[in-house]
Amino acid sequence: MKTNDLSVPLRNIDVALARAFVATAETGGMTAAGRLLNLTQGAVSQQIKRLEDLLQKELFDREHRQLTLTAEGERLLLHARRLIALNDEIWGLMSAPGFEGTVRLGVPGDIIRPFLPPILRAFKNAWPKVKIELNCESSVALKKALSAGDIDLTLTTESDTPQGAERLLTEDLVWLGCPGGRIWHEDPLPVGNANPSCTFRAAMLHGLEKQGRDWRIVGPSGHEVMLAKIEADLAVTALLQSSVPPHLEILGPDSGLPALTPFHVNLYVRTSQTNEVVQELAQQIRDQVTRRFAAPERKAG
Amino acid sequence: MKTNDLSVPLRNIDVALARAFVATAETGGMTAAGRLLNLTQGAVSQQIKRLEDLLQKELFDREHRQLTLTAEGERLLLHARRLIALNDEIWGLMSAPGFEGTVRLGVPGDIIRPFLPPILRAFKNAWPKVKIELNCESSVALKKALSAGDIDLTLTTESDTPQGAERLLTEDLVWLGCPGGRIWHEDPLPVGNANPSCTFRAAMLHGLEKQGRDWRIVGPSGHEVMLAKIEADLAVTALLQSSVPPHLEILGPDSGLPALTPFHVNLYVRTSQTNEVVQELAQQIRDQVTRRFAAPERKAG
DNA sequence: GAGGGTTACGGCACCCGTAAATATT
DNA sequence: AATATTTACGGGTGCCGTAACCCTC
Repeated sequence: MKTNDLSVPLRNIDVALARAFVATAETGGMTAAGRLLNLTQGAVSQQIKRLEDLLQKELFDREHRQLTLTAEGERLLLHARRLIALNDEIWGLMSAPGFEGTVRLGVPGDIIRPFLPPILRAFKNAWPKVKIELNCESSVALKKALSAGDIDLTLTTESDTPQGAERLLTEDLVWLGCPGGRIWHEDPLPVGNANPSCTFRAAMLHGLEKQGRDWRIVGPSGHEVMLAKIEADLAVTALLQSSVPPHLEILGPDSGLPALTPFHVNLYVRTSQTNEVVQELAQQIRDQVTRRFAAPERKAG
Repeated sequence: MKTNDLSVPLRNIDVALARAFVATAETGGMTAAGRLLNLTQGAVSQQIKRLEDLLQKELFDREHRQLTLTAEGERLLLHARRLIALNDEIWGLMSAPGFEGTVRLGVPGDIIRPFLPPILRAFKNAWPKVKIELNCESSVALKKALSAGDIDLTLTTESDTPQGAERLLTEDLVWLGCPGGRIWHEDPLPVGNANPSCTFRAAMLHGLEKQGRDWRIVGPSGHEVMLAKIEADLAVTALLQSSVPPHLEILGPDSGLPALTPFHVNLYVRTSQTNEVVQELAQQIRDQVTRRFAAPERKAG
């Protein structure tokens, strides 16, 4: 049984075909393209034809004697170059010797989970000779460390995305409590807070004050300790939606707690003296964070 | 004559192979992968093998009965997904009906050349039904227009890259005169200036004042008029290196003119209500600007 | 022995080069 | 005539499914 053209009609663009196409478009002729690619001009002609009826689109206008790109052709040209570039980049990565060295990464403690473990695991497996130093502090401290040159790149949680930052994700800050707990009815509200410079602290207290609600700080303590206190119904706190541990509960508006402003997960990469390993890790963080938490779920063709 | 493996050994990654590989890695087995891809598990096995000796790297450890990614395999996995995603994105673009609508683009007059004409030409050809409105003002005015919602995206020339901007390019600001001219020895220096709010104006005057040199403004007038005055040896001015017209001359340090700070070409895209056409144009500007003026040439090793 | 991977085999389709046909200047 | 693309043909290779073989649990 041939499973040729099922519901999904094999939508794969052959990079060789893309090369022939780009070469033809750039040189303006198939003969010249063939010369570039070490192919007969007849072969190039066939490749273009194959590409055309793969996409079911005319790519060139063959009027007169001049090959002119059609609209679809121009459209493809603009993107085919990227495909080829990516192909070559991957090829380069795969044939180069593995990176070595050290990358110093900063992450605020409250978003290590669930973002980082899978990323770091994969990166570690992919580049076993690269040592990753993980610095875990508050967002402000991390930004200082970055500009001081103590780390190479860092994630932060901030209410904006300042100059030099790259926004990866925007998420709601949500109140967090113990399932079945009652502590959030207490007045003053016991607010667990890992760190005085925690970025979320200001947001929480600002919300509470605007509401006229009394509060008291529980802590400061480490992130894990704070989570334990919440689990024990000794306090509430706020976290990004996706970093809420499964055994804790998100407190909606009916809990009487004030709405909180959304926060951003930003990425900073050191601009000077940055090497390929740093760029590679940054790329992975970008990819994986957006893949896992932005994209709903991609059907696998 | 077969030109099989010449100096360039056909470094094309078959997207179908990449699909098989990713599916295998994600499902943890070739049987399950085959089920996803509508392939025999034998076929999947062959595809993995083909990919392995295409890259000349083992991708899986076949110990025990479990397939585990090798370092190279993990490395490939991280990037193969991007390749597939790009392939599918292109396929989507090519099979979708062409975009329609209007894009309002802002550009400071002094960098229209040589950046924009080829980009706009290509974009116009690729999406003939899209109307491009080109707004040509100073960088500050353009930023205002963007936040007022009067334009959808804009290029600027600035000495920094503020929040919300994306830096495409950094280039030296250079003094510009007429070949064989003598006007730059005149005191006070006649400085051609297209527009009082021109971003370069401050840089030029600041440089001159630091040097203690006297100056007078010639203009303001339109960009073309100013270039004509320079060509007539009536004034000098400063432009980004790559927008210097071929018939004018760059004045080096031996001209006695002060050094100037480098400038950035930044891109701003409206964040709200932005549609696919705007994103597509932004993507093209990014690609083409960096392609033509930044990347020297990538060694394909 | 059941489940999963590898390998051999047969057939079909793909894809190149050669070369003839076609078209444009 | 000359240059450039298309097309027909032949041969080699690629790649699938089938199925046998192998290994581990």
